Amino acid sequence: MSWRDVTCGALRAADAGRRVTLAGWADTRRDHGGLVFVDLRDHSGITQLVINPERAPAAAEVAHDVRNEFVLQAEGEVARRASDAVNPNLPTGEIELQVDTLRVVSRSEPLPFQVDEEGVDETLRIRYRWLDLRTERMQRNLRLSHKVIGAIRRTMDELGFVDVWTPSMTKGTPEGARDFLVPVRLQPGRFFALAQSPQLFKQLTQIGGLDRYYQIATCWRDEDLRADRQFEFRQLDVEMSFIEREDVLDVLEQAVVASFAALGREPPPRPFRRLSWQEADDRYGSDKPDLRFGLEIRDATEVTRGSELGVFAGAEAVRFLVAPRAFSRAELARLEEIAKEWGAKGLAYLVTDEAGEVRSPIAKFLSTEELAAFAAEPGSTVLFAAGEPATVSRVLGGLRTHLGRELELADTSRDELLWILDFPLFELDDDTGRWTFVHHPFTGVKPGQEHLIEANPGACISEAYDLVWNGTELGSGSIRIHDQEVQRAVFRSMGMGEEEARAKFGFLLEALQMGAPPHGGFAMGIERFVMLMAGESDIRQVTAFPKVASGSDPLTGAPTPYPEAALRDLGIRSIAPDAQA
RNA sequence: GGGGGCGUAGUUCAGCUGGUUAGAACGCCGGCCUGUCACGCCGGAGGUCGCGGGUUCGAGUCCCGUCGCUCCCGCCA
Repeated sequence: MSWRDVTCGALRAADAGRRVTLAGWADTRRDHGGLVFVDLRDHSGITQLVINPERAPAAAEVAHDVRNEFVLQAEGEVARRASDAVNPNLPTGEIELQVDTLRVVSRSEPLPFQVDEEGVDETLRIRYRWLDLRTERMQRNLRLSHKVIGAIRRTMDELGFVDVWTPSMTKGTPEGARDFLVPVRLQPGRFFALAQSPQLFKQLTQIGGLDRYYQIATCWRDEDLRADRQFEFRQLDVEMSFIEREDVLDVLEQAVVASFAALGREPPPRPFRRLSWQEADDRYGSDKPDLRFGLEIRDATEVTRGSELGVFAGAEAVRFLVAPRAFSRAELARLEEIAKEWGAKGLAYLVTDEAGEVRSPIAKFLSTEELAAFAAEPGSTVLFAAGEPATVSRVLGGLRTHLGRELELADTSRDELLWILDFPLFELDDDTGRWTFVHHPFTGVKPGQEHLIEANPGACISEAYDLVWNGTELGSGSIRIHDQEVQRAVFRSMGMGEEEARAKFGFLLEALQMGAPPHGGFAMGIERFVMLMAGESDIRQVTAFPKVASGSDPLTGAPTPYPEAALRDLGIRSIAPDAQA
């Protein structure tokens, strides 16, 4: 037997006269004592069932007992509604089903929340996710996710990429994110780590001659969760051989554009905009600027060199933003707080009100040349940061992002896809004082700079690139090192000895010695991309069964303690949390 | 690890400077109702005010602790 002939949202006026069977959930029941209306719902929409005791007395009996979220099967005739009974708010509003037989397929207890209810606590929604999945929002988001992934897979296939599976259980890496450990019975006391990324395996596929690799790869990282971060996530993982950076960027642009097209959205124009890391840092104070608004950082280091204002005169860098608004004292105090969060000691400002009147504690120290350079127009505020360039940049970048949001400067009708190119290869680690990689230690250096890797790490420009969408990082990639001598130099430059390098990455170094083609690739976070595509600001809204911020799953109750005996088999002893400190 | 916010019927919330028996809406239960579509009308049940301690004649309200959730920083090669 067949449970249904059509879905609940599919019927239209043209179907009038058809005999059909529908099945779905009871969305609402309107019981008039005699006549009963039931809105029958599935993912496609709603059809109104009319149960008339004169037409179908047995069905009417059943209908009186129906409650919210019962699963029903109804058989009857599709009928046009009388003109005064048409519901214009419903796609199926011109018809209804005159029910002949009605069957309760499955009953439901009263629910912890109503399926159509808004504002329900998210943990509760996740606890009862099977109910939440029935909502229009979750149906839309998960189906959208499926479409995006489908478009990506089709694109990769058309471009000749091969989907290769790489292991989830692999070797732990003390660098980078914390690993999830997997004990193994056959090797007591030893652990696999869940892959943080297929990085090294995908490079090995290239050395193995699979010159166009891709995978929608699940990755695991034991770090604190955020609105846009879960323990496990998927990435579009790409690696290619005998290619240039341009080839990788082209592939990713095609995958992104295809995703837009699959959703019927206007795709962003290609090629995407590009900025060097240095330029992004100078102009926007960020390596993921939102280009839907201007508010660029400007430099005043030269103009203020001889300033009477000590903090300006002595500063390595003096830069400023001109916000299109004359801020109040209270607003400025709030902005100063934000600036301090980003590392500023204070916030100098110059308010020019609508009348052109200047309000500023520093104005009296500034020369006319200085004041002219800041070009403050009526109804604006100049915000200054002075000090060490990296800090100045970070502070103004933070303020720019904040003001963009606060003053709603972004043109939300546009999508700004942006490549950030030419990242530095190394940066100084504040804790250890050592050079550490900006991207990852397998990232190539600009051709011709190999000799700088050890001689002057800070000067090395890498072959890494990031993709940014409206101020959010979608993913990053690089041309990799394919020369084992260069790879060794990078390890040394990070303070990793020969022996340590061999212990951790010996297999990679070996592979690089046996004919490694030039190669490079990219990884783009799928959930983050889908989240933005869906217009959600929380990754859980596009994840079927997410974990909550504390790192647990309210639905299953995981993680749970495990029986001592089973742990013993694995060579593990657990320590009570309060004994750990 | 650090900082901010929240926690009161099943759900979403209100509850003032501490003061009778802690309320509303939706949901739930019972009754009535043949054109509703957020159906309507009548009636009802439902509370460890997260938990523990303290201050007070008296605590949902104030204080301390704790748990849970959440956002941010750190972290996320």
